[in-house]
Amino acid sequence: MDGGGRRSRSERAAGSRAATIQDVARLAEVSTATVSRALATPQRVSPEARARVAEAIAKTGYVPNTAARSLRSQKTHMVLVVLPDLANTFFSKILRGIEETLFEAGYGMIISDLDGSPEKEAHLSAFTAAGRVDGAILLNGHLFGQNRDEEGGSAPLSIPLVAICEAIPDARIPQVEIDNRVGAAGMIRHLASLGHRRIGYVSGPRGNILERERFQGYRDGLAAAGLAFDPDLVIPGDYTLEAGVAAGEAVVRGANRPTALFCTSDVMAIGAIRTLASAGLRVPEDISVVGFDDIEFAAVAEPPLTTVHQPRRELGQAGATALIDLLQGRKAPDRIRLKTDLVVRSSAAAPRRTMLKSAGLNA
Amino acid sequence: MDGGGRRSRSERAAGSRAATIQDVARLAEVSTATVSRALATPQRVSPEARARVAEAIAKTGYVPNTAARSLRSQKTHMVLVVLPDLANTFFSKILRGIEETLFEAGYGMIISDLDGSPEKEAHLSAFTAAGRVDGAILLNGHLFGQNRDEEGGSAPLSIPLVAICEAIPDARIPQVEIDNRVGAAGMIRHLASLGHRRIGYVSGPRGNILERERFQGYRDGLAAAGLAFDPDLVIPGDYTLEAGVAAGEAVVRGANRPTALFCTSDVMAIGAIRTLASAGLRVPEDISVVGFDDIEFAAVAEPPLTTVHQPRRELGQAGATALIDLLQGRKAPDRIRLKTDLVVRSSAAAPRRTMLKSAGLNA
DNA sequence: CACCCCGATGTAATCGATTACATTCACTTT
DNA sequence: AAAGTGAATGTAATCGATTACATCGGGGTG
Repeated sequence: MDGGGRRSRSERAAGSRAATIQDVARLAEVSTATVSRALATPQRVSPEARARVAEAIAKTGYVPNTAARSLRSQKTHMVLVVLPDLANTFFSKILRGIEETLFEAGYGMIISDLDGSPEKEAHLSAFTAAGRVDGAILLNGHLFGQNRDEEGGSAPLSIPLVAICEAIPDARIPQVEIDNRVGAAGMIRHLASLGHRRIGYVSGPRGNILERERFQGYRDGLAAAGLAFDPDLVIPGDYTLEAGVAAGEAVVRGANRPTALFCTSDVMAIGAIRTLASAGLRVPEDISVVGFDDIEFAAVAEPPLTTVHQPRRELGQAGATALIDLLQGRKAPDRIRLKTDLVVRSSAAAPRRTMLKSAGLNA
Repeated sequence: MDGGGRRSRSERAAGSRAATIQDVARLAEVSTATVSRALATPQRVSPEARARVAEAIAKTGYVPNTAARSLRSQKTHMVLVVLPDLANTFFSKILRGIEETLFEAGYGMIISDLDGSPEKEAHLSAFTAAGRVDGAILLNGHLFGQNRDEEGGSAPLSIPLVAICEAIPDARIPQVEIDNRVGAAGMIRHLASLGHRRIGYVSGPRGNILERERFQGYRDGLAAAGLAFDPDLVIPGDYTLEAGVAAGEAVVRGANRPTALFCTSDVMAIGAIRTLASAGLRVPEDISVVGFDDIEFAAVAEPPLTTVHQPRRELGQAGATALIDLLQGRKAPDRIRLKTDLVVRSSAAAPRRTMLKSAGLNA
């Protein structure tokens, strides 16, 4: 429609269109090749020419045009980040880590919120095919454009990929995640060291990979503390507040109450605490409740939540670093597991004697 | 370094490099011009040619190369979003609204977290100058690259801009914000209608534009309810949890206690409630506390917070829509003010008789 | 019938950079 | 002195699309 001769930039700027490499070359009285080399490989240009080019660039305010550069070099210096929900703090912290790292390495970040729409996934495949990005970081737990593969046509995503957070089982790409199992085990050991012998477990959704790992960690922790696993202490959940509320009710109603409750998400812990509180059970005096994630609000909850911290920023940084390695032809590690941190606040304390006794009696 | 003949895409894909418009033209036995027209202006191409092109595109999996397209058309179909803190939920909700709207209109979103670094701002100016984006949305409350203007050189940012959230006073660009004043006034009227006569105000940082508007709204609301403004009821704050805690302490210590406390951020309200609770004051039975923002956690706090909801997603949508209008040559409104919503939960209730009486006695 | 118009299509210039290849020239080597 | 070397630079092809302009042919008008 409105082609090269009429660009929005020049319409707005004071009449002078943006300087091109030609302008610089003319002003410096060298060829465009020399200008280009002065920028890319200064050591291959004589000091005098370099100086003249530098001056001309300063005078014209020249900035290389990205479209032209990437058309020629087949590199966009852009990375696509695909995530399921941009509004979720969990992801936005990771994003921040990604953005930092990419920016430092000279890459820009394009974000797409998948929003559960398969239609959008299709668009994304086209996006990558159009050469808009050099690589992608996936936070959504699965690949996309996968289906085309079977039709024998083009590969699903032929650019370098890295997955963060939720492992993608069969994908042969670098994966960055936290060590859920060790994190959960550490929390159980902490509770055991406080003196708890009956530790309840509020689970995540059945089949979820995070849930599986955290549950393993729970059992590891019990074993390490010499405690027997008791299936009655497992309460099903799904990481939501409502599940936490329900878990709290289950604890209040149930006989043979645990002295500590390990909720596998902070949000469930907060829901559980609320229910317990309205049933007259004080946390941590009457029962300890701990979470997982260390969301923003964990520190501010009442009582401040003892939880397992996920290094989200570092997760993003590690993922971005791995991708950059890939993009620059280096080798990236297959799998990076970041350590979690136990954050001790005040929602867990030693069980009271009476609690121990009653637990002992009921056992 | 590694030029046109050797592209990362083709290295990874099964040997066949990505199809170009030439490939499609050859296969469809038409010229590249016809292919281009078949895509851009189908009505200008005969039905037979159109069909052949469509078939060839399907067969080759052709997707137009973005770099080539934007080099020629001087349009990137990319929008830059600049914000102060990506990890802040407040912004990420807005981002989501922006992303949705941009995506639907065929634009991609590049995000930059300014992170308070002026150095990064300089990079951003170069970014826009390099023609990487067609326009930008600013969430950071000020322009950037501004300084260069005075040196008589190139204009600061010569691309279409829109500001969201915090108004940028002197900038002559479309601004999208919420109506802080009306929102605050509505909350005061709500409290007054519950029967409160002594309504405390916990402020934002001095000089902040949001603070100024909310304070005006507070006074409007008092006036509308026929209540006199009492400077003693104003407690300085800065939107942080600590400020809320401090405000709670001030209320506990102070004589002539208000029956309701309007905190100009939810975070402050949560801090205040915590302090009040540990001093033995129940919310809302002994004192009502309300907030502003309707952050994620407001609904889940104990008690659930009565607050002023900011339509963050809509804010993003409106901003993106305005920018798209600008980019497509339409006119965008100078200033959009979105209405807030009063969200009544349970942290505010009618004052008890004794509270009223004591207030009356002390006055 | 001559002429014009218009729709469909093709040819080739163009966008702005990168880079393979060619050229120049000073300097070393035999 | 002739030939060879290598650093510095220039020329021009190239990336892949868009689009101004040229061309062609069929149908309508005077």
